[in-house]
Amino acid sequence: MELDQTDFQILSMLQDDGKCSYSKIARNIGVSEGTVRGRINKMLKNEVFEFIIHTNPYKIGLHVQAIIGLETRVGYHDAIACQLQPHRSVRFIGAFSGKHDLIIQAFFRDNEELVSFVDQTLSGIEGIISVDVNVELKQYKDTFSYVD
Amino acid sequence: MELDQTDFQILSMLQDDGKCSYSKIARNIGVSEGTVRGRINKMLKNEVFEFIIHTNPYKIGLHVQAIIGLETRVGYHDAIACQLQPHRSVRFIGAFSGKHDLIIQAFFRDNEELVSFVDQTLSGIEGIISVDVNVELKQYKDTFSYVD
DNA sequence: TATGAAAGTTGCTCCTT
DNA sequence: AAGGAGCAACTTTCATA
Repeated sequence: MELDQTDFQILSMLQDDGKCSYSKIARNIGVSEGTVRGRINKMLKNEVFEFIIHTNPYKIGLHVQAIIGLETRVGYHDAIACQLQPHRSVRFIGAFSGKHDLIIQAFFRDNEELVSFVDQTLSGIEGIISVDVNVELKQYKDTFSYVD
Repeated sequence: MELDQTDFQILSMLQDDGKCSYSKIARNIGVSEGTVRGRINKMLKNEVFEFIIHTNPYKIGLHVQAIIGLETRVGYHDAIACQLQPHRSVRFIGAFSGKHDLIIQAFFRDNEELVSFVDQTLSGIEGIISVDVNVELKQYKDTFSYVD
């Protein structure tokens, strides 16, 4: 799908305020409300973006955040990723080129839950050679606005 | 701020559909529309969550995604993080305990932009001892729904 | 692009605890 | 007080032409 200037202007306003109304966007960028609605629906259909909420993990009791790098046996990527996928704690899973074959990001209630994840869940999965656990101490930036 | 069952039910519905109306939520969980509105506004004020959009980076031309681990000289965390913060490409910056002192996640238009980021931007920052670049090959999971 | 009906939002008051 | 329900004015949405 080709996005033009108008589409990017719409995305830009929505990423500042996901609740911004069609009419407010329309007024700001000088097109009709129907145009904004049409563009948004087209982009939603093409999965250019989606309306979501971002919950602050700390405020709902998830105090421990970790990024875990995994070294895996050749050909075990997919199987491991699929086993990790359903876990509530796991927010992100990606296959990478570099030192780690798989990198995951996960949230836990406390350190105990993290330890149990590493010692029980991860150690029970076949094909994992090494586990590199990094626990977040401080967050400097966490943005979802990457449209210019 | 203390969240009760009603708050979690509201969050749960919103994380499935960020555009869900107050009245639809109200009907579904059996309280009045005003109650839903009040709870949402209170949570927004307390920064429990925010309404945003999640743009698919690929669809807007950001084809290269990387997670970069940095080893830094003692005491240089903050200064480095602050220098990286304003960069458009950088989505996430965190200080960690573990093999890497800082971990960042960034999006680029192409490999050239990534290389230029590492060779120009990162190498120009004082206090960075080593750079561990991991380029994403495949994404298995990327969710924002971590309310039960 | 424009119109109008249907739906949603908002601020208010009133009630219950 | 605090939180939930109910009401009326206003705004937004969305199908139709």
